[in-house]
Amino acid sequence: MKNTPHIPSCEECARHSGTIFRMLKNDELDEINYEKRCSVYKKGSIVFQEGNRTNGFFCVNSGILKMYKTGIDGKEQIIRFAKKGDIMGYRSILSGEAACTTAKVLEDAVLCFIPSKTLFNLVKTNSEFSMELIQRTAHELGDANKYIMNIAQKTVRERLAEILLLLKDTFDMDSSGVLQINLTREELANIVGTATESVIRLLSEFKQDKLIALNGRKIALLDVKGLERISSMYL
Amino acid sequence: MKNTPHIPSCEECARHSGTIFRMLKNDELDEINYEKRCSVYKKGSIVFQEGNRTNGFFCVNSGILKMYKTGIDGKEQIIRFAKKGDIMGYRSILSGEAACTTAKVLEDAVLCFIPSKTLFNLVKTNSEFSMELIQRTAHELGDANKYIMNIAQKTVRERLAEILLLLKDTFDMDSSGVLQINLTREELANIVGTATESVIRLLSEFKQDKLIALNGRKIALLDVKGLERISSMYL
DNA sequence: TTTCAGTCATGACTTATATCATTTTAATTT
DNA sequence: AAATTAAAATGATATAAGTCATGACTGAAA
Repeated sequence: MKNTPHIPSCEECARHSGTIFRMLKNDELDEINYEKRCSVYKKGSIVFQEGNRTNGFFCVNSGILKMYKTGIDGKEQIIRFAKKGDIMGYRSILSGEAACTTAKVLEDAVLCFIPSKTLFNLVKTNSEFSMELIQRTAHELGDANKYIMNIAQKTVRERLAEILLLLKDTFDMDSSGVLQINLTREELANIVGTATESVIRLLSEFKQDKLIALNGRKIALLDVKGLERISSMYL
Repeated sequence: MKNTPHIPSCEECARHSGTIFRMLKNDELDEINYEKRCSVYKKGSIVFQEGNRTNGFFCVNSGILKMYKTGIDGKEQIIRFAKKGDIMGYRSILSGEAACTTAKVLEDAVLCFIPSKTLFNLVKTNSEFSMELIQRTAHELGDANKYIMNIAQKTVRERLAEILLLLKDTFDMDSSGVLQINLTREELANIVGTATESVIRLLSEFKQDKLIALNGRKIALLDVKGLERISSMYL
């Protein structure tokens, strides 16, 4: 399943302004390049599992992944996505806990695995890197707090509208407004925190109201302002 | 409103194994002691407000506070509590964002305010302190992820049972099982993410089933195992 | 291209929980 | 201690959203 392709160098990532590696010096980048292991993961494969301990974290070189928790009856609650440039699995090693989510590949991915001891060394020796990592964790915590309030207080309708906008912001749209991620209705429901049929019905309503267009799994956002109003977002 | 009492030294806090200050050297503790400002906050007062920027964080010397987000119609969603030894408000300065919650005093509190530049200096110069801060943030993120799944998937009944157990773990019980925190039914509802009446009804049911005893605002947990079963917790 | 498994769509019905209204009780203020 | 305010309790009703069932459609595999 996993075979080794072109091994991307961390300079390539470091050049992307959104990654945590831009704070690193050349010898630090060299160390990571030496220590890391890159693998291809096929769509559908599990990278790490909730409840397991890992001894490193993953950097997404390409592809898209979902991170979810599994409830009592096996139903998923998607917590977050990871795409090119993002890191995954760092929370559990930093807190010394088991993974609190499962990471599953939505689109074929190339991931670099970096051992935790490398991460701890970097935290110890490069305070700018530490600061970047803290910022990233703190930002994610802010997102999670907002998510808690949304699920507790907003209607499913409001939440679906907001999730569609979030997907636009995270993955972009093409020129005709089509979201650049391919999700089943069930997966959408697992983000919103509702039943699949409820999502299907609301998508149908949004389509009738000319807010979106549907074409198979493709969703085009036609009226972003309208979706913002429905979602009760303050911007 | 705020007047200055006995100013607690940070050594006193550092001696408590649960605080982030145990990683600090004596000169660092001296710097904090020099920079900090301690104040008494009366029950009901607001320490910081969602959406505002603060230029420091708070250390709880005594008292209990709730941190909550406010929804569209002004309804609160309580995200977390802070008690003696905890820190608050650090997430927003670390992420460079505005505060994502409001902090309100539940029981008269003494708080020390520490300027953010002091925090940033410590992160820069003491990697053990950095690591402790990352761990704390990462742990809180794990809690938040779990909370998201609970609200999305568990019934109100299950969630209330779990919240009661969480309050026991956070604030302890006295010898007769009475939770050592005093919350209105509305506040319980704002943790669970439901209507006040629903909480009242379920508390009444739990009382009838001999799981808890009620005496005014006091709640005694009589059958912890029973509550665990109802909450569908895996331990 | 055909087959088949998985997903989407829809209708009917059920249920968990919210809202509304009112009375009672507890906590706080004077 | 009395008065006032806030909170708790309860009943009735409404509603958002979940579940179940079934047929249609899509995408992947052969």
